Amino acid sequence: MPELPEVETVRDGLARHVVGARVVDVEVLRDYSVRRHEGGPAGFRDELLGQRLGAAVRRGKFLWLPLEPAAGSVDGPAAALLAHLGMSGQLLVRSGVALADRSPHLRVRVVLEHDDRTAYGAQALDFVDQRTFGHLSVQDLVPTPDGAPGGLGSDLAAVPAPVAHIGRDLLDPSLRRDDVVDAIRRRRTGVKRALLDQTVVSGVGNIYADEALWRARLHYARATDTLRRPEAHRLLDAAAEVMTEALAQGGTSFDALYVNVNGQSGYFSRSLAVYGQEGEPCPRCGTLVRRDEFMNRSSYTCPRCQPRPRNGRW
DNA sequence: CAGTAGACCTGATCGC
DNA sequence: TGCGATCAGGTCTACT
Repeated sequence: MPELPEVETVRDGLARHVVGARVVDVEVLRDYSVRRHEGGPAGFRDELLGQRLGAAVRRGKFLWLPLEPAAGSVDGPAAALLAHLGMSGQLLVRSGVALADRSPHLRVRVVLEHDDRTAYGAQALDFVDQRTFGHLSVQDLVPTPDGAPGGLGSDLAAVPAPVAHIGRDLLDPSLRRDDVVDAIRRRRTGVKRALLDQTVVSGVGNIYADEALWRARLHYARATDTLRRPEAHRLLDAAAEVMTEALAQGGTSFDALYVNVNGQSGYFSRSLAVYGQEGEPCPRCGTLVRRDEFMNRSSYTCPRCQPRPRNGRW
């Protein structure tokens, strides 16, 4: 569910509210939500207890908090608390009376304490996830191949191991757009598939893929190996632009399922041109937006601005 | 190797 | 009211 702008909104909230805090308790209410942690729920808890959260970092839709071991503890390799929100995950920061709020879909609660207890008091980082496609785990950090920072929010040239295969995203200053253009044009598939492939470029999901394609006037089934360089650049520019605009509005949410760390929804859904707009007029030409089944999900296009390519193989 | 369908979950909504 | 089918913003794995 959450794509880059939504995850970045959450990262920013974590950077403001929980960075610097120390883990004093961990409650795993649903084992499946920590399935990616090697040592299971008990190991997950053990590895977090006493650790300090050092930063809030994001690459694409992956989010992590590097751990600073407590003074005097025996430290292994550098590690981080890794989160992926999947389709319905939320990270909510609760403190004071709100600590009593327990969502029915609360899967993991990480209880935190700040050094300056007079200012913060007890605090919890709640992982709430209806569909449970999201997950939390503690992961070793591995070096990035290019030596550049692993993601937005840190200058560490390292990423959690499960993020090593994820490409940089369009808000990453170290991303080289020319390389992404080449990678897209080298593939033999439809352009939307390439845009959604997180190893090519990360952070783009179904909403922003459709919005970017509409802005770039490209059909989702356009074969990548027929794309001209300027067309591919136009697409990446459009994707970066639409995600930046969405971020400025706190992200896209259709309901209370996607919220920031304070439980508030973003407003970008009002600005969507085609996604979810079947039967509504295209904001550019007035032609009615159509919905197609594609990759077992939906794709929305303006049939006039984005005509299906005649030689499209999909 | 690259590309693609299916699996993994829960809940809301719609038509009968 | 109940039941089944369908839909939802993602990613990993196991095929071809």
